[in-house]
Amino acid sequence: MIRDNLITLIQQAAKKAQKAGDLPPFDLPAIVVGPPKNPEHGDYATNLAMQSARPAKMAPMLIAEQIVKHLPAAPFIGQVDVAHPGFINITLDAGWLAQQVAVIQANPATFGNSDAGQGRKAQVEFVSANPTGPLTIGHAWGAVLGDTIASLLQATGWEVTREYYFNNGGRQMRLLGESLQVRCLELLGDYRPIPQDGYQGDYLRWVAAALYAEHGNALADKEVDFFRVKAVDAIFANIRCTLDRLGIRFDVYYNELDLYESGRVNAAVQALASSGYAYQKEGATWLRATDLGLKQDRVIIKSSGEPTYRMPDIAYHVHKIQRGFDYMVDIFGADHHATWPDVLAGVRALGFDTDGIKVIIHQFITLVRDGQEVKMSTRRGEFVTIDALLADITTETISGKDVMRSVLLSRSPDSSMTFDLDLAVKQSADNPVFYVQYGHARICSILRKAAEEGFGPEAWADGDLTLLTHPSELALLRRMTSLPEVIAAAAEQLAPHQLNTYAAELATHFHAFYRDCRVLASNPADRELSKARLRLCEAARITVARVLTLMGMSAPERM
RNA sequence: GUCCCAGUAGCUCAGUGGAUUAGAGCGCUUCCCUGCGGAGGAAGAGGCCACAGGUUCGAGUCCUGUCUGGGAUACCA
Repeated sequence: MIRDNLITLIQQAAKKAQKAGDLPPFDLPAIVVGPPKNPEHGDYATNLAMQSARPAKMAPMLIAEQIVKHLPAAPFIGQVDVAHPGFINITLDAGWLAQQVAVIQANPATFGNSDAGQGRKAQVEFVSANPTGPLTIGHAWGAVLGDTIASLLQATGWEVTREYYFNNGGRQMRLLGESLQVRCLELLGDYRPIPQDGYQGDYLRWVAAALYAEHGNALADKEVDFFRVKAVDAIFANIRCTLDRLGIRFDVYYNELDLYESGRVNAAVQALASSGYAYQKEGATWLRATDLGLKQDRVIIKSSGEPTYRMPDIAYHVHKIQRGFDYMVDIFGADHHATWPDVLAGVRALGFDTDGIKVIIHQFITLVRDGQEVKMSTRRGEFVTIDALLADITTETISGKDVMRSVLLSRSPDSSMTFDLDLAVKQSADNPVFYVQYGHARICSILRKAAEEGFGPEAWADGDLTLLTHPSELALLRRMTSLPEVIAAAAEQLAPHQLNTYAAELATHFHAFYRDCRVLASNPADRELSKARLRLCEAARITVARVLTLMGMSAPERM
């Protein structure tokens, strides 16, 4: 990547300057290279000279000049300037930029990828909703975040497993079974109340209706467990269907029950006990989390003898490590933020390194309808499902999936977001995603029109890229060539929303190019320029498609 | 009480310690179709970057405190 190359070159330059005696000896600070806010100042800038002023006891401007003097030549470096109070500004070489079109064309499916992962195994765990009801808008953010983070990791050289962790046993599931039983018996004319803390949502009526159609009166004799299994099956089928609509496919569905049946939970309990990190108090077993840097100890085995949720979670994460994942990303909602330090502490207590485990906490979505906040509860059956919202924002020309992903990828997970349902429906057609998709469709249209005029890809394949010198062409090229860095940064920071910002900027630069540079020339004398610009269009199309695909959105050829 | 996240344009939100000028979308005002898709483009109005200190040559960005909002503080998962 250009940025990394620059850092290396600048470092070399500074060291050479020191060796030559042009700079005094001192320890170089970490070199930061980034795009300046003002594009007139070049493509990359570093403040190294200012940072070095104190240790070098030298004026920043002079330091900068010495570094520049020793900066090795590189094909991508066009111009190097020193600016007050000591910035080193680097502008990419225009000829080199134009040649990048060929690089992009040669790698239509992989342009932008890099290899920080080097084939190591990564796992992203997300959604992980227990099958007690349909996926709601509350789950949507984690779903889109997790899926896009997984895509980013794949694009940066990780071998990625998308994993959904769930629990289909325990008290909640028993209540779910009982609630379904009540709904089934209703159909047989036997009316009973939904149990205390049971599930009141209408979706169980639909499951009941299907069961009745299949089993009829025989339902009266079935045990609760039968209903539990049927409810889980039906709800999971629904969840998978919803995920499919969002374009999400998991590689592994991991059942918490397996942790018990395989003895992993027990093994972890035993190991904690013998490690001295567990102790007995008030009839329960506690994790000595205070010895692991946390504020308070936590119960891991209740006085009833049952483990708390922490125990299987600890065993699960241990198993993740044992399965050979080098990098594990957990996506949680803000309501879980207090639990994962305990779990990681437990994993560390068992002697495992948790450095490879990263946790992304996303804030909550506040739903607003008719100006009122909508409070959701799966148990009470009060929620807005992803399916319902998708249906509302989907029209003939508009994919609800793209709108939803765009909305959820336009914000940092650290920000809580307000989602106005009425506005979402009304404004779905104004969503910025269409701006990007429109750009893609527009490029396709140009390429199509060129082909119709007998000017297909084979006719412009040898277009002379050195003809691409217009400022709008170069501005577009700059944005295109930064895709690898954008992907690398978004992956490294686990911040997929950066892709969304980039996509809009890229589209803006294409639209500007379209405005300023006529691609299809009516004048035969401009035929060579047309060929070069068609190659640029194709490369731009590839770049736009790459970023849309990474975000899980479609790149339509027509709209 | 303690802990986590946030507070930036009318609304929803970006913003990587740097450059006399803080951005986008929506909404609002005014323009631009004799040429490749106007789902586009150009211009404009609209900002004590919550507040107060601090660090720094330099702070929307880092630190401390205050205020406001959301979340968490279980032998629920």
